[in-house]
Amino acid sequence: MTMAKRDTYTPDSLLAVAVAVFNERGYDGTSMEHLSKAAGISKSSIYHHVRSKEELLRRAISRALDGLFDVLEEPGAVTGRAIDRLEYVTRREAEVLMDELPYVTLLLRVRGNTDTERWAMERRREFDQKVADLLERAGADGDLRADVDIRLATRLLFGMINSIVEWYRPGRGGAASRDEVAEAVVRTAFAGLRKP
Amino acid sequence: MTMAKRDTYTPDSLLAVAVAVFNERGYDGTSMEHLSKAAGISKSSIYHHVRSKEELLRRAISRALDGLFDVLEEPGAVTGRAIDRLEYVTRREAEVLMDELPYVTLLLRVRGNTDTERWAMERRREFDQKVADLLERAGADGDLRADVDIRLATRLLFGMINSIVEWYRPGRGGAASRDEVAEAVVRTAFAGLRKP
DNA sequence: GTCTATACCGTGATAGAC
DNA sequence: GTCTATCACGGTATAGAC
Repeated sequence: MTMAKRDTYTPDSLLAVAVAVFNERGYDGTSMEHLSKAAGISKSSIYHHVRSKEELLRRAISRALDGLFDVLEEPGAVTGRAIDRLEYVTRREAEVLMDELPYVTLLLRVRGNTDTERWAMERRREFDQKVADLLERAGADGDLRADVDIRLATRLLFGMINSIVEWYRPGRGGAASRDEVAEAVVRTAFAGLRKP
Repeated sequence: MTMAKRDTYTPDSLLAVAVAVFNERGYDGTSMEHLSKAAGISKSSIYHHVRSKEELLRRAISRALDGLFDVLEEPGAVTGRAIDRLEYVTRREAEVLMDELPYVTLLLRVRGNTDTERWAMERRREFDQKVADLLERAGADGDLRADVDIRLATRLLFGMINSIVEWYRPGRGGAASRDEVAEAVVRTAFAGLRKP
């Protein structure tokens, strides 16, 4: 904390600082005073860049959601067998999560106390449903193991992907790289899903 | 909210109400006013049962940790091949998580803002380490797939188990039961871990 | 673009009557 | 065991000078 990030702030560079603090202390556990200390400017100066604390949350969450939804439009996600599209989406979602780590982390921790948070949860549900549909089709194609429960499998798959935010830290020497993590997720998940 | 849970409270019955609210709004997002409404008694009456808001958190977290650690002492966790002990622990942890759902949920969401929260995180790390050791031994025994990275696998395994708190709701008709969920977790995880 | 000063309200917690 | 009344503090946000 109390890092001097000199030069004047843009809304985006201030957002980056804010999101880091939100993730460390939790959104509700972060006061404007905390943000002011971390950004190296006064509380009231923050209000020159954003209208409210909640606006910071909204901007961060939007960025995360955009990244996740964009994957569903990529060629690998819209053509081919459902099971292959599912594997593509799984890998890409893991990658986006790591590329936009702080923003997605914040999104995943939202609880629903404000309108912004409820909107975020609603969009997340939409997203999850689209992936669940893919899994459903893979099942209809006969490409899933017989003993797989679709709803349960969807949840465990997301559980594995989303848990990455709890421990992945970019560029940490000795630990797994972005691509290794994505590969491990895909391999582990599809060992339990794909018909041998 | 605003449920009348008449009869006088014991510390434990009050805790149950508080934990439910903490999980819905987040600990920092919950005020004593929220708790008072949910419990149907005044703010000051709550202080007759507990010394502080943080004490409620500590009690809840302790209960969760006790449940999780106790599994590691059970016969199935201390005798046999490491890979089998790991499978036993995985299933039992999933079960304990579902049996003590609200308490474990709260534990998993702690961020580290207070002494209580940092203590909880420390104990969680201890716990994770013990399971990681089991995975390590299973690897040394040659019971894991060759392409499994131990550290990564540990994290994905916990990610899957812990994600249960995000969606499992006991006794919800039509959805998977406690035992079905535990079985699915074990099956899915070990398909990616155990040497075929 | 940043500051100091401040308005105003909700917070966790206590005092003391019943 | 529960209540009303109250405290001291920190919360978000604004006003207006530089």
